[in-house]
Amino acid sequence: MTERWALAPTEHGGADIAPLAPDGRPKAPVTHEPDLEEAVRTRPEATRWVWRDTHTVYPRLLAAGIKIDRCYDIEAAETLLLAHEGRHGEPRSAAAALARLRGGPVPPDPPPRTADPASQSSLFEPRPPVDVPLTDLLDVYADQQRRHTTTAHPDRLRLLTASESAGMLVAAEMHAAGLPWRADVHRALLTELLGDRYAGGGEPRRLAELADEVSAAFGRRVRPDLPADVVKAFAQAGIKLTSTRRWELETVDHPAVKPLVAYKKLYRIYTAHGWSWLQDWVRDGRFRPEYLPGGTVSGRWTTNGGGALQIPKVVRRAVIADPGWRLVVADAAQMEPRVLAAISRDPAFMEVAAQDGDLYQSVSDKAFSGDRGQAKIAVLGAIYGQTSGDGLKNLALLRRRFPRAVAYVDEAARAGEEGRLVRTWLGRTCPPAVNAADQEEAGIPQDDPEGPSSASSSTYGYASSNSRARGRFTRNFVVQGSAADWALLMLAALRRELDGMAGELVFFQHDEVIVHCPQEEADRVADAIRSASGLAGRLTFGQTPVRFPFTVATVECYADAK
DNA sequence: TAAATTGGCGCC
DNA sequence: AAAGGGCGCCAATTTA
Repeated sequence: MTERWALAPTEHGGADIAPLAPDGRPKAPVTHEPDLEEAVRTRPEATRWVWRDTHTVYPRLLAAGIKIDRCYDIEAAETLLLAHEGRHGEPRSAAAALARLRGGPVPPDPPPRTADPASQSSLFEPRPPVDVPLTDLLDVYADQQRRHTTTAHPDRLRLLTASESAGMLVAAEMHAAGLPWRADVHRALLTELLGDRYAGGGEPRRLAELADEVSAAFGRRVRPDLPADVVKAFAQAGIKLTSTRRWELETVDHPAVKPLVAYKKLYRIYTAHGWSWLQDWVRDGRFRPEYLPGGTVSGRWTTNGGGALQIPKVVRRAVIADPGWRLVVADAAQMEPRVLAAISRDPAFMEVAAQDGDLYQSVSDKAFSGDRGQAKIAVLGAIYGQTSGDGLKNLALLRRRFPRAVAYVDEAARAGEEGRLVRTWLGRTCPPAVNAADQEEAGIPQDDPEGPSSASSSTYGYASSNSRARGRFTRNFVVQGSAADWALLMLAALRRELDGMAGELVFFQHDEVIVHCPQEEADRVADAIRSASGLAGRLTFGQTPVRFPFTVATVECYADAK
């Protein structure tokens, strides 16, 4: 028996609440409770809480030791519904939604909150002004339910908004749990890689040494972290570079290349995950990034501060389970091609994706006479919209054996080029094309038919190149976004599977989850992950033979997972 | 002087 | 092997 309740925080720590009838309307008058946490704690029968946004309520509940079963996040749903309606940039706050409903002036959204490492230690966000009374909030809620029903696939969109809400719960819970992080191990690692922090005249010893080696190779002082300086130095040595990107540097035969590449790698660690990062982001043995579900247009999550989704592989040495506990690290294998199989319903590609084994090997057996490397390039090229090289050449082979799969992404690309919207399987919708007038306003150069001034503009023109860029974006959007749909449902399912266990989700990164659990629980957790994967596949894509296998590793240290 | 942009690179 | 999709973050540089 699921019982829905609506809740809005009020001043001085209280809340207005009301039980909801099946039509989403209050079935009893709104009552005021003096203590929000108590109001929730004393109503275990409430299995779904409808509220304005998860972020301002749930961290408080978690701080009070209260977890809830499900919620409906009105502002998260509003964002998805607006995009689905082709109104991507419109204000998405509950106050704005109410104003649109009532025909009043629509308030702009508040600026996004910026990352604040210090907020890790505070128990919850400062209480926001109560801008939409509960009864008005419920009018918005009722309107959102109606807007779901007017779409081509109401059931899918309802699944999406429900799952986005579940994602909001997961995000808050992962922030509260934190990723186990050993500052002592991290510091030792930094010293091992970079040398003493201040030994090189204020910078780490190893960086100073490598900078000296670079300078010695050029015969003059060159600052390796200044691209312009490096390009100039190579030019003086008779080597023309268009950039100092690693892949370009590595094509060059010069004694400065090796120390330069080494410097860049270490410098990156130093600036992005060095001593300052540690100081800012790790407290009491935990790294607590702020996760933003649906932070990208495709539905992938972002994090706010701390660079949690770009933790370099070497730094993962510092992610170590508590004594007696383990990290269950699970990675969805070749998720995006499998998703393409599921959304395109290409019979041959589904057959390939119906097996748990190496998908690229199966593709190559079918279409590339066993050359796995070529098969992988072709598949990724189809998904990313590669325009040249081997990927393009092999696309023809791929198209012959998997015509519907390739046609699916080709159609998405065509839609994008023609300025149409594309949607993920569950209905997350891409932003509209920026029209020429807007681009001009934004300073983006337009096609100049009278005076082609470069190779690309003489062949295609800027406007046409913009449209092809949007085609690549929409081509990728339908796959990456539908993969995010699946991952979101998987996460929601896993959250429920873990209910009642000691283990908790502590990390999520596109196609990978980490659960921190007692050693003896690890096998149950691994089973829960596999079960969540299967359920997510069925719920998201319906009846298909496609499987979404996870590679699961139970480790003490994250770096040992791969 | 602060904000915006650029180049580069980490992750998927 | 080539330079295609999505991000966040840092330092340096340019712009307002």
